[in-house]
Amino acid sequence: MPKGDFLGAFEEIVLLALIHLRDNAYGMTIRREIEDRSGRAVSIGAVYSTLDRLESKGLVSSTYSDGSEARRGRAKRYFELEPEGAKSLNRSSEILANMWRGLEPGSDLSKS
Amino acid sequence: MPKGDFLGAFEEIVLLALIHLRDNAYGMTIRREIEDRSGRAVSIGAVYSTLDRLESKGLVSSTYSDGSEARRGRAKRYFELEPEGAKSLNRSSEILANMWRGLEPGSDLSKS
DNA sequence: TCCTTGTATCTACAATGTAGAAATACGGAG
DNA sequence: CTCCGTATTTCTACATTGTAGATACAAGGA
Repeated sequence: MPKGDFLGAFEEIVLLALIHLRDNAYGMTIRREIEDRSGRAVSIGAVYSTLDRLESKGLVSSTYSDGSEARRGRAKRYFELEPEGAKSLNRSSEILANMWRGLEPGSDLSKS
Repeated sequence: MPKGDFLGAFEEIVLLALIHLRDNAYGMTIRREIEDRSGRAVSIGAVYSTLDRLESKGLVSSTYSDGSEARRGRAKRYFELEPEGAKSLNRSSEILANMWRGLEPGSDLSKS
């Protein structure tokens, strides 16, 4: 039995946000996407440190925008989901699906 | 916007295991339930420390078996999901469902 | 008494999550 | 040219969660 893989809850959320944002995923938009979909406040620091960790594990990659883009402020760092990231996401969702099997998400769980 | 709630990935898994096990949930059975459903090795220490944390947050409760039960070894500590735990579970699953909305779990995520 | 089996507790550490302040970079106002 | 505002990333420090395994406890049987 494999041990010690699977994503943290927030890591999974961040990866999913990347997919929705496609090629417009950078710090601030990622933060907003998560806040919009989760209804939960998220600090910018939380987003970046999670992304950094994910990158160091090879699940996402990042590239800086070149100067050709009309912009204010620093160069944006765009993030992209790597194939390994998609795999992790699938593994996690399968595990969770197995744990939920037979239960109805959203219904009364207290005596199922 | 609320901040700082929601369950860790493993916490969620443990809570779900409790529900499946109903009134037979104690350390060893919980461990096995998770291993069976996740296909992943889990240490007994991981299980207990998570349960302890969950109990201190009021999401689960535990009671020791009385001596009337024919048994070997220590008294079992049975765990039960508290209403607060069910709430947390529902919140977490809703957030995740929102993050997945529009994507197909299990399919190719790389360019969705 | 000592061994085996089933169980829980403890300890120490690694990984993840969180917040906010500081730094960087550009454009525009004066 | 300097200063200010805005958009963005980076840094730092700390809190919470995740993990492993050793140790303690309890009962029954050899």
